[in-house]
Amino acid sequence: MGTKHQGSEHELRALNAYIKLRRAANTLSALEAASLRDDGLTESQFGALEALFHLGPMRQTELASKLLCSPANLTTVVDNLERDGLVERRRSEDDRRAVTVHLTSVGRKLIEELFPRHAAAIVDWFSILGPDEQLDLSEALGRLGKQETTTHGRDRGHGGQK
Amino acid sequence: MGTKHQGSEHELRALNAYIKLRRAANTLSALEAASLRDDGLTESQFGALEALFHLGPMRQTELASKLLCSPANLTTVVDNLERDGLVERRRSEDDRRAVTVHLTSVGRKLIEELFPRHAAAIVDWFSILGPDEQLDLSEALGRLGKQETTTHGRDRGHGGQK
DNA sequence: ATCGAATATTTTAAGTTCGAAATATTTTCG
DNA sequence: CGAAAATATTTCGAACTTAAAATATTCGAT
Repeated sequence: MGTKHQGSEHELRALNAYIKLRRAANTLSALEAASLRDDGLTESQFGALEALFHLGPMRQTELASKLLCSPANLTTVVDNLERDGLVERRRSEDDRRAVTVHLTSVGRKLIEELFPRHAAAIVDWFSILGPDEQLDLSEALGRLGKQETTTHGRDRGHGGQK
Repeated sequence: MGTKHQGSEHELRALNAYIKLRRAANTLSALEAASLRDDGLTESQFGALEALFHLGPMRQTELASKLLCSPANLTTVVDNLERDGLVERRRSEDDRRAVTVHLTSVGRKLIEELFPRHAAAIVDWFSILGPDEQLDLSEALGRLGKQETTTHGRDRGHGGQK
């Protein structure tokens, strides 16, 4: 370790924050996936149902962009939700290229039941941090997340997009 | 709790932090994946090469636990790395159930070249936060990430595990 | 010594994800 | 109008992921 300095203090600080960020996100994701598995949903499926529930019926393109996933991917997710009778595709009347995705009554009932449980789990998970810590965290993560994503970006982000 | 309160202040604070966390992690992941794609690697492959580079040859089980992925999954990742000539499997002499994964010289050269670029990108990405903000972030995320993961957990976490 | 439990890895089946190419349908504009 | 560009979705090929079952090997307790 003569002089090379594989990690300056400056560098280690960022790399450490990076790892913590990835691990926290993965832990959260694993917890969610496990909880949803019992209900027969994947994270993506839950995210789609939740968006439709809170924002109403929308086109696949629109839904894909809310969920930060590719349109190709959303086709699969909607395929599976439709197969399970939770959503319904309706050809758009004004633009027949497009398809609008609607919750079925079964789908609505399911997400109505699941969402509060999900929210409660998140609140619980974050309760290890105090209110001010949560705010500071949001602020910092918000600035980080806002940086340009040249590419597409993927996300299963749910939660109240107020 | 008072009455219905779909979103108490308390609840919104946590849900907001949750979304920010997911988005930040996804943005980061997308940036990385895009950069690695140009080099013909996936995030998982990069993570495996990096662990082998910094920690030396190891068993698949060990590697899987470093990368927080399932052993079954690691089989696939190593299959592909081996096919591309970046790693080599060697049957363990002391325990012939096990396999030790080694970097080939090609693999070593590749990760030697890629890692500094990757680290620099991370440092750059985090430079939107000041040193103290980075430390606070790490601290908070560390506490969050430490909470029990009953299930397996998945991660592509790379980055200098010093 | 040997039988059964534990461990390391692989296989299998199902599902998510992406990018790129293909299809269908507007929309634009010459 | 009609061809070209843009848009919405789907299809295709490849990689990753997991859980569960299958193999191979070692370890442990009788």
